[in-house]
Amino acid sequence: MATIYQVSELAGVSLATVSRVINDNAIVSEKTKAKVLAAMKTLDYRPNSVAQSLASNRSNSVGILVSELHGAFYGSMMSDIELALREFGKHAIITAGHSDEKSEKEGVEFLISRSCDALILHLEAVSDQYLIDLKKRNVPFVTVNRYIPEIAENCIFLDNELGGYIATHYLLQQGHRDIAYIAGPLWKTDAKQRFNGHKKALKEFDVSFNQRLMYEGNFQEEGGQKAIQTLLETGIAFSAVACANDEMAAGAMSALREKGHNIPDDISVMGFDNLVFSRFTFPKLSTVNYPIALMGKTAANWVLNNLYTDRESHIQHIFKPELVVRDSVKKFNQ
Amino acid sequence: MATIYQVSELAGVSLATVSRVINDNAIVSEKTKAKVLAAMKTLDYRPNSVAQSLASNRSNSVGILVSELHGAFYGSMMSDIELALREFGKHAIITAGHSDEKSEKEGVEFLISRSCDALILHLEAVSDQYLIDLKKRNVPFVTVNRYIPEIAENCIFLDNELGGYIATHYLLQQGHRDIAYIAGPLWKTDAKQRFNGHKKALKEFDVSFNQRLMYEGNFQEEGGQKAIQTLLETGIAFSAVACANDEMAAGAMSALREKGHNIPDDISVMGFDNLVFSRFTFPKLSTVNYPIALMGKTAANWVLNNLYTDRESHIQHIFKPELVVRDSVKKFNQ
DNA sequence: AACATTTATGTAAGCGCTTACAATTATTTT
DNA sequence: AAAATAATTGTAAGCGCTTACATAAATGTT
Repeated sequence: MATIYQVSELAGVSLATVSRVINDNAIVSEKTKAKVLAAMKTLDYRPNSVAQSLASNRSNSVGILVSELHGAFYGSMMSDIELALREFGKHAIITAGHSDEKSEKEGVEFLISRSCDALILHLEAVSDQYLIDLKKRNVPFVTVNRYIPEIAENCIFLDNELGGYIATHYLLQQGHRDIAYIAGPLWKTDAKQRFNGHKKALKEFDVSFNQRLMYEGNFQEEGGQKAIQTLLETGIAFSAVACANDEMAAGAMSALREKGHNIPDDISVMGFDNLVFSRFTFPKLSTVNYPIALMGKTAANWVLNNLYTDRESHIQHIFKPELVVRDSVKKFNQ
Repeated sequence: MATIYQVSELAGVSLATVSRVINDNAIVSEKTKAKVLAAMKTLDYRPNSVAQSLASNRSNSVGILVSELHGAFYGSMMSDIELALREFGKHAIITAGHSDEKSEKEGVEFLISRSCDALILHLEAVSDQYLIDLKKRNVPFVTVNRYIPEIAENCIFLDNELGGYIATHYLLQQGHRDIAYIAGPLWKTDAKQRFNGHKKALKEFDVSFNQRLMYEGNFQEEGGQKAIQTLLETGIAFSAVACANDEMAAGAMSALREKGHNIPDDISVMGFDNLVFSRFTFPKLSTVNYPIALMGKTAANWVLNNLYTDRESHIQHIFKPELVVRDSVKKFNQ
């Protein structure tokens, strides 16, 4: 690889001048600029961005940490963030936290040590305090899907409890009273909040919550499957099942059909997240919309505005879930 | 952030010694090692990996380029690569190429300029020549899902034509003769090859290929939907439809049901890729397995072995697709 | 024409680290 | 115990770039 030095030599100018034309941040006469550009071209010169980062203490890249690299939810989030960054000529450095405290911390440290200009973090296992401390370390960052009052400015999140409430409320409204619930891992804040929303809705309709109609899943298809198996074994009848996310809803639908239940005629199913595939399940999944793509974009814009431009931006921090009615829930005639 | 200099000062040793304990690559007495470690701890020192990369010309990170950051296929691939790398303490830097020549080149250049030690590339729009030239540039890389004879050593790929053949062959075997085909964008090599496999199978069974029963989709759910719409409009009857990937199969199934067709009794559907969700569609999708996770892992191991360890490794370059029989194809009684 | 401005370019000191090579100290050998 | 050898540690030169500061060239002013 050619270096800036070779370019300067070929062009017959100094290092500094070459640097100036690379960054286009100082006046260089048209004539020398042309010479430099030509030299860069003949040498097929590409600035070494590691050296640029070290010297300038900026990397023009932002670090992204998600729990998993697979999964429609994270995919959506990453994709929209990357798109927004790319539009500004910035790059994404992505890593996975695997919902594990050690991994998550490692990931964050890795991104910091890479001189990312800012971080967009989807953290689950790490403590609030860690993030509060992170702020003190002067690393610009924004968290997605997490609200920490002490650093509210850095949080972009969904009202998960409201979402859980909306889902079950809809079921209740349709006349369902015996409602099973497939939760996410309850140590995860969002899973917990969605579950709380569920219970809140039940309470509002004076339906008592039955612990045995609740299963703690893993947010994956296969968890939904297992949940149904367990739930059916209890022998307790239910006319609807609310799932803490769409993946588990897909697994649940599959398992229900396997057991000979018709959806939604025998049993209704409600999802959460409104992932792309939920429009293509059978029956089409009624769910709660999580505007993750929009939130990812918002996160990216926050970063872009705070870091690379001067204009102060007021961004939306809290997002509202919305009911998405499709075909997986039946109007129940009592 | 503390620097290595401050650590050396606090520990009362030289920079070099601190560097040695960081990298653990030279003999340092237990005593001084302890002093240094203590100093690092009290200063909460983290090596600046940008500086490390610049000085050592290695970054302990490998660059990954996929077409999109969303999508189950890429998710699977990224996820397994990341896992394999992490086990070795290496990191992934991921970027998207968006199936666009300019973007893909930019992405590759970005990764190179980041001093990635090696690249794992899923490239679609770029020419073979570009990759051949890339090899000359001495950047260790491996391409996934692409075979270029001139650089066969660097290719890890699936026999896509065989896959296309297997899918349609299975349909034919089940007695289907009127088979529609939903292709991927035919400028993409894999889409083209799968399509060729389809035609090959037809030929083998002396079934003439009907251009009007073919639709060129976009590899997405929505493309499958549109395909069915178009295909049905032709008025030409078909008892089965082979799709070039699972996403389009999901869209196709959804659209077929919408039009009142029963799957598989009226019309059978065949997918390709065997993505996770294909086990949870209704009916469960019969498809062709693409061992993308395994291939991702293989790619990661190739990189790891070639770069960071000494042992020569013989890795598998070509992978075979396999038939996955589930419930979306009917045995057709002629 | 002498001086003040403005514009364009060069000089050189880092950024935080790695790594030959040199220097020092400890351990063996005879 | 001196010499030889091995084990530690230090010195200093980069890695490829940015950027304050200094200098030189071009233009304008009176």
